[in-house]
Amino acid sequence: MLNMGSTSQDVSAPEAEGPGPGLAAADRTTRARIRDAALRRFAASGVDATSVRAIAGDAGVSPGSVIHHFGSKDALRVACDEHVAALIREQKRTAMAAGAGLDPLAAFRTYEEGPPLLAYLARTLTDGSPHVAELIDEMVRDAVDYMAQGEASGLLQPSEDPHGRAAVLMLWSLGAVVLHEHAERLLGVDLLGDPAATERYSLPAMEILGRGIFTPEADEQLRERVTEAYHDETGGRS
Amino acid sequence: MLNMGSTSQDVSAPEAEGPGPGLAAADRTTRARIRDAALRRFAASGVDATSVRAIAGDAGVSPGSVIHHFGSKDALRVACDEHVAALIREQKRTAMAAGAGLDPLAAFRTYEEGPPLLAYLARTLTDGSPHVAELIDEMVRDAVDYMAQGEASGLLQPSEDPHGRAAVLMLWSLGAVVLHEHAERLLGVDLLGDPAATERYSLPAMEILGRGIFTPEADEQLRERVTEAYHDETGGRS
DNA sequence: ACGCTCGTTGAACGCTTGTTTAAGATGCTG
DNA sequence: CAGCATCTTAAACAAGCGTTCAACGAGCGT
Repeated sequence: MLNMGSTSQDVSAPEAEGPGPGLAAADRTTRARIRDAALRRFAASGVDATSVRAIAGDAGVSPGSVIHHFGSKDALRVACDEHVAALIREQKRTAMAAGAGLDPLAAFRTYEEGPPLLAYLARTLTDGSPHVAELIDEMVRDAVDYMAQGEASGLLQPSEDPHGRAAVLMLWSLGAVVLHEHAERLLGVDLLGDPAATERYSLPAMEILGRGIFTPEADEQLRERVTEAYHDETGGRS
Repeated sequence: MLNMGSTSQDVSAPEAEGPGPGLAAADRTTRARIRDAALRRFAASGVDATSVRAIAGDAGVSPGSVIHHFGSKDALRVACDEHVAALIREQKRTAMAAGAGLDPLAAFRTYEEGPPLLAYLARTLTDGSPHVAELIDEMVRDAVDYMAQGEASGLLQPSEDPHGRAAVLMLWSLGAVVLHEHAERLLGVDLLGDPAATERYSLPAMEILGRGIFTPEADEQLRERVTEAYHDETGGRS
């Protein structure tokens, strides 16, 4: 393991700026190798079930070296969170510059510069990382803006609650990714993998998002009943 | 701790058949108390992060007693899976007998005989329990049947892929529950709690499921483009 | 060549984990 | 009462955990 630069311990990130993606091969900085190994292990088995020794083994270093570079396992986890968040933000920026997608789902389809990224997100969405939460909030804000544009251009219907609609769609999309194991069993689709091979998921999803599932008459009845139930304070169903 | 029955170690379950719910208070069989304590701990902190000693402490017994009753921590986890699955099946049966709901979401709204049940489900949906997987499959099958009835009665639109539609709706509903933490932050709604106080989630959801999000013209264009892209084998977008 | 810093390591520490074990309590049965 | 089965516990066990530490080697400015 040679020292391949002037300073290889730099907390700020001058490393993920090359043309290639941030999750390359086996060389790179020791620190980056450890982080990438941790990313994959965390994504595959969860943070608690992953030992520092396993990460060190994958990265080809000693357990002490992992601690030396990140201070603690928890700090390593935070570094992974920040790195994934930064990578996704970058990806989102380039995807946005390349041209708009079709729906909020399309935004996620571009998140596959490698399965580990989505897999890590699917894991950490459920164990409460502040950085991931901030990232989700940001994505919802962007979705609101983006859907307002779609509404203005006649692509999307207007909504009584634009923020609520964007948030629910985001929850559904992310939720499906988190439950990718069940999606694979139920639909035979790998939501973490190739976005071109997800039609068994995206076709039903687009059918629902296209016309809804209720008949227009049932929708109207439902809407009346719900609004009156929520506005009537004396008693919904007890 | 007195012995409060003839036999208090019975693997088959003659305990969850009373009129009251299965998650009662502090007395009951020692075995049941341990299982319920484990259920709450597992739901709150995850299985890996929960120690046998913590469960024993909550149940008011020694760690050895936990192992004596269940054999191992993993077997205790399986027992929790089976118990939750049985409880949800029972709840589903009674809800189905009481009268049909409005949509697949409504089926979940009835799953709150106490937050721990849904919380446990939200946890274990992501760490691959075979029993939970079987339960989900079963719920999707029921949803297909139920939605076929809705379709026949003019409530729901027909679908090109009834199983796919039901599965996607199930993934979305369960996914939102799994991401309840983000739902709370984004929408101010507790999806694990009182089903009467979830309008900030269910109103946007019903708006989407009612009319969809795309305008009819955009939907038609989208449908054409997608089907031709998937049917054209020479090359989707490269 | 010196001193200095830094990356790296293997060994060890303290702690928690799940589980085992031997012993004691309790109630039922003969 | 004796015998038995069951429940329960405190104590101990081995294993694995995250982390610390002292030592070593390499690069580098002076």
